[in-house]
Amino acid sequence: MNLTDESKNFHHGVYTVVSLIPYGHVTSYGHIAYLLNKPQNSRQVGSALKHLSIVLQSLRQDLPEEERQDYFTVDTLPWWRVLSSAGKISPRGNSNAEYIQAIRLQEEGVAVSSGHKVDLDEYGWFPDEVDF
DNA sequence: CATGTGACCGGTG
DNA sequence: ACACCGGCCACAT
Repeated sequence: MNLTDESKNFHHGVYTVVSLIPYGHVTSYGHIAYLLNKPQNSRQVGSALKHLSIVLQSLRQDLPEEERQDYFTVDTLPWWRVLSSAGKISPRGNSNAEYIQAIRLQEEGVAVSSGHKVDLDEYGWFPDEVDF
């Protein structure tokens, strides 16, 4: 995990935006990229979530010791509220994470169809901008 | 060092 | 509705 400063910045931005998605709502990889002023980098948003656990550890190490406790963890960051632009849970080969994601969403009142799809008109969160 | 792959997306045909 | 493409970049091989 050798990330440039710019890349660390981007990853941190992704996690910050994810932390802002309200309970019971969802957004898309592409919209997160848009909010970070990098609309072409939706794929990197997916990558940032795929490697969530390891990158969070890396970023945590860069923090002053007294701030480490307050940083995001894989348990507190609502990664399950991020879907594709079509409102579907992205398939992960191997992993059962996509089923966990469906369960987490349903637990907070988000209806997930048998096709692992969510109605974005009902549950979507797509602000034009956010403040950090 | 080079190439392929992928939690993606919007545009084009 | 579907398939392909280019843009982007971390990782694996």
